[in-house]
Amino acid sequence: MRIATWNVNGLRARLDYVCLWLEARQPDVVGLQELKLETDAFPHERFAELGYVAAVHGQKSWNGVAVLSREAAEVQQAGLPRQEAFGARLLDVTVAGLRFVTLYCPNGKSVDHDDFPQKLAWFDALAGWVAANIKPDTPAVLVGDYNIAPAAADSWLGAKGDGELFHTEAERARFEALLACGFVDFYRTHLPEGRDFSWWDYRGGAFHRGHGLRIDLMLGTEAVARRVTDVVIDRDFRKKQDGLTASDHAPVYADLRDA
DNA sequence: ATGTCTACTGATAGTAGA
Repeated sequence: MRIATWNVNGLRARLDYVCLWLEARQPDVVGLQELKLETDAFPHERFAELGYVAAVHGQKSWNGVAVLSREAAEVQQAGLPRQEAFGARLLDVTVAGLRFVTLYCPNGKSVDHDDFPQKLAWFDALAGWVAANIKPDTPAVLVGDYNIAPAAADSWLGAKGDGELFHTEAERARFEALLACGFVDFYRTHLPEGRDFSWWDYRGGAFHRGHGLRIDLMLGTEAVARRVTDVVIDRDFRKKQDGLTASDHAPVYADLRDA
């Protein structure tokens, strides 16, 4: 079984591109982020043609998350409780024998912006919610755009990035707190020395210069982690395809052997 | 260190957000 996460940066603008990727990689369950459309505007028909059904938590203009799957998922929770004002950023479903949570974590804008402490508070709320709702001895994954580079190796800046947005001790402490709820980072566990990134700014030729971050992550409990046979950051799908513009994030997927 | 992309607007170019 192949599970994936992808911040698509606007599903209306990305629909043809997303379909190209689904046909190429044939994932079974996909967490999508940054739909930038309302729940009612989700293009279910187009995904149905490819054999997918979707659970959707959208909103106008910004944010928005969804889960695509082969068999219908059962929604457990849409929206992080008490953090709804920060946008549609969490969708929790059960599907394919997994608790599958897709997350679009706040960006924070800059370390001195009002959004930054709110970002930290959002992560505190997330860790509290995970601890209360997901038992660490069950098969569960938390996938999405975390907007945190967990360690120096996850940034093109390396340790020189320490203290910048995505690289602060405060953000990394929140990430560690999430792991402490009973999760591991599939990519880092599978590739301890890996230096792949998942996001590159559209500006300044960042992709071609290698100026990226690994902020799109798949976390899972041990019950899932021990099934992981491969983890891929699908860098080719950060490039233009058939003249179609890519998201600024690459898709990330993991292959699991049968339970 | 900023050369892009997306979505919105009493829209039809300009702004905000990432």
